[in-house]
Amino acid sequence: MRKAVGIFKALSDDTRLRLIKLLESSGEVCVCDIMEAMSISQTRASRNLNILKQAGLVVDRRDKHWIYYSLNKNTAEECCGDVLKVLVKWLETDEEIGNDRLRLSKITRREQAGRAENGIKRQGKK
Amino acid sequence: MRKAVGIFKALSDDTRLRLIKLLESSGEVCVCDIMEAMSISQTRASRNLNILKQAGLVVDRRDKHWIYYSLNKNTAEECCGDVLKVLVKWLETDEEIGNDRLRLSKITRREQAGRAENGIKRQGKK
DNA sequence: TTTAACTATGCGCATATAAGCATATTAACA
DNA sequence: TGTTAATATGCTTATATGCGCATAGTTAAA
Repeated sequence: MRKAVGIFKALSDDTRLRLIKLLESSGEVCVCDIMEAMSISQTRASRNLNILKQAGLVVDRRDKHWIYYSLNKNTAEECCGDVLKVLVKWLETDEEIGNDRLRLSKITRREQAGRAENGIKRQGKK
Repeated sequence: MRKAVGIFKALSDDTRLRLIKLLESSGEVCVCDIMEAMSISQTRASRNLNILKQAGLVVDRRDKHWIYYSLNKNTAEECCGDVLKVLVKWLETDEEIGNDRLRLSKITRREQAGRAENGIKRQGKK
């Protein structure tokens, strides 16, 4: 029961539902792209991602400077899979979440085109 | 999304998960029997049942003195049904919840046998 | 080795939540 | 009509949560 409560707590916040849905639709995303796509602060992104991680809903992986987060697809965590399915279904048509995804895709395209040329200060991922 | 957050908030408390599971396994139950089965205060039972009701997860019905609560089986509320299924599956083997159910069945049997004869002060349901 | 980019975290504040006590409300019965 | 049982609710206190600011840790590049 304690675990069930923990998972529901993790999901009872709209920032975190947006995070889940963004990861569900876009696969692996690093924190800085998440911040930009969702227009949230670095603290807010990092803290909420960590809460989802503690609940077992997402996993992270470091690659150089970046920490990439993604949904936990580990089927051993059966209960997480169950609730994620429900959640994804509920949020299929949510407008705000659609906007997050759209912004993320723009960021991704820009990164592929190369950051330096666009005058973006932070490092490109090469 | 707001609704999804509300449902998860409603479920992110162990008292309320116990309530849900008790109602799921035992059908309609009045507040006083819930209090006794779960050994919780009247305030705590009433407040948490109301939170579940606001989220659309349970419904209530008055009969004389008593308010009977039960799970909301209204299939129009599709999302509630989805998450309740998940929850019930998770909590199938929870020990504390098993105890609640057991105590409730004892109470029910005693009520059927008649309260007055057993020296129980509160009214029997006849 | 210094610097810069990315991410995490300690601290503090504002707000939200849980639950007890006392009391209000509702329904039935004497 | 007054009383009692069942339930809901206003007020209060303790605890939890969300998040900003500042800073620390980590990695790579200069």
